[in-house]
Amino acid sequence: MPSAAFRSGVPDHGRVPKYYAVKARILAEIAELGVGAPLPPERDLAARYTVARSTVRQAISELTIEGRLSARQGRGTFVAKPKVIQPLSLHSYTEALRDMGYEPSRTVTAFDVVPAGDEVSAALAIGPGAPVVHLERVLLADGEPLGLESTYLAAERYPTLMDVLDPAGSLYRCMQEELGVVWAEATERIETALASPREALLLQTNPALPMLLMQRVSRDPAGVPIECVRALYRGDRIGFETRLRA
Amino acid sequence: MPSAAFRSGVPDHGRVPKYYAVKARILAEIAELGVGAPLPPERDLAARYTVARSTVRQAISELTIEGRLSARQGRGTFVAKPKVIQPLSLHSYTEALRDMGYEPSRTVTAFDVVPAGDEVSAALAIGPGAPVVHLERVLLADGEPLGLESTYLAAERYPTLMDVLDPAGSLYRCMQEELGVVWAEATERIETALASPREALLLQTNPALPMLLMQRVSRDPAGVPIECVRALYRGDRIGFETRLRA
DNA sequence: AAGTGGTCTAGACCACTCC
DNA sequence: GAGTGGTCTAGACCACTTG
Repeated sequence: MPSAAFRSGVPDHGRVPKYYAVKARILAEIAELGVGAPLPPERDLAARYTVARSTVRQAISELTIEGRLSARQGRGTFVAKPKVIQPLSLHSYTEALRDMGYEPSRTVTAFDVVPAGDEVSAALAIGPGAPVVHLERVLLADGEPLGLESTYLAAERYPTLMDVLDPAGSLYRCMQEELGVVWAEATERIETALASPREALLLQTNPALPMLLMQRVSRDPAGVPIECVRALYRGDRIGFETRLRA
Repeated sequence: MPSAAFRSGVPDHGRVPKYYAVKARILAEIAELGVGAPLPPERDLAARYTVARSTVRQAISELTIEGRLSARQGRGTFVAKPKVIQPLSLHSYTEALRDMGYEPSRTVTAFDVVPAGDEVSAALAIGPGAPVVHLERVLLADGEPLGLESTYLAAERYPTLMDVLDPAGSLYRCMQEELGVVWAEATERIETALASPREALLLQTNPALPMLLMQRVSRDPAGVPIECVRALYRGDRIGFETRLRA
């Protein structure tokens, strides 16, 4: 990127931190390794580049956030597969992943009825503390965790839900076919976030790794909230795509 | 979050790193301080909690990524303003920010004609190396940088663009009113990313802070690409919202 | 048991801001 | 010059995986 005709008065005094040079050298090593190949251990890289191990770790940390590397405690650090790109649309998780050649699956980590907290009760337009069905699932692609999805539904609005829902199956299909609920629209919000230690554990990742936090409220044709969802996706493994019309 | 009926075989053995406890204590301090108030210096916090300074730094780093704190070298660390939420729609930056009570502005950091790189030429459906107009601007809210937007347009498709465009004004209005270009649809992709040192400098932030990278290709009614945009937004300061219809 | 990444320490120097 | 956050070092111990 040379280029300059207009320039704001930005100094840009070539100072780059040392870990940035290390990052460039590791990036060059990655280019010569195939996907899944192990990177040399951090201690070796530190010795080879004659820097401290924590300097190597900072470089590796950034490459991990960028989705180029993937570290596993006790095993090593490996060249990562390219990021998955998921379309933003009403209920697309399994089809979208299958289209990209991944095998999608889900693991249920919670399925119960709990009192609604403030945010959930506001989103679902029910009283605070009213009972809500809570379904939490880990979303996987080829067995690797990509996201953690927590869905909340008003229990009194769907009194038979706990009986008819198979928590491992499709929530949408069950709601539509068993309960006749029609999805009309959703408001979805995306931002960066960090995982809690529990969430990081479920996602088999590290709490320092940035996540994409998606919060969604879905409504039926009358505008009544059907569900609110809090989903945390691994920022190093997935991105989202949407099509906008004028 | 107690709750458990279904449980995957996740250990969840209460181990939390020490920096996580420090983070909770700093969060409690933040709650008692107002927006814009200074946090005690890192060295003081380390002494008060009897931990190493780098442990405090890791906690502060996560709170910064989460948008709760904002550090400025040489000055201190401050309680941050809440995140801005920007609607995902075709051309909304100024109106959306004004609706939220912010004063939007832009700074031009580059405006020139350059040969298209591989990605840009593919996105614009032109030959590699063909000339493209490149407009790079910093987007600000109340004088604070929120994003860095790089727009590329095929120079041969809009031969008078460099003459009629005021780089500080609205690109959309100029294209529509001066050149009669009609926006029909756009494909937008969002993922996490890191800034380069130059980008971090322009955004007055730190290269380790996760960003939201948005890449957009806009098309006219005939499907011809009008522009491709690479925009980097500060993950600690902005999120995006979209409305989906069935 | 050996080797890996994850956390933590104690201390140093640098770059920047303010007085 | 004093005080701040940003980078870097050298070393330690822990948790986890594999042989």
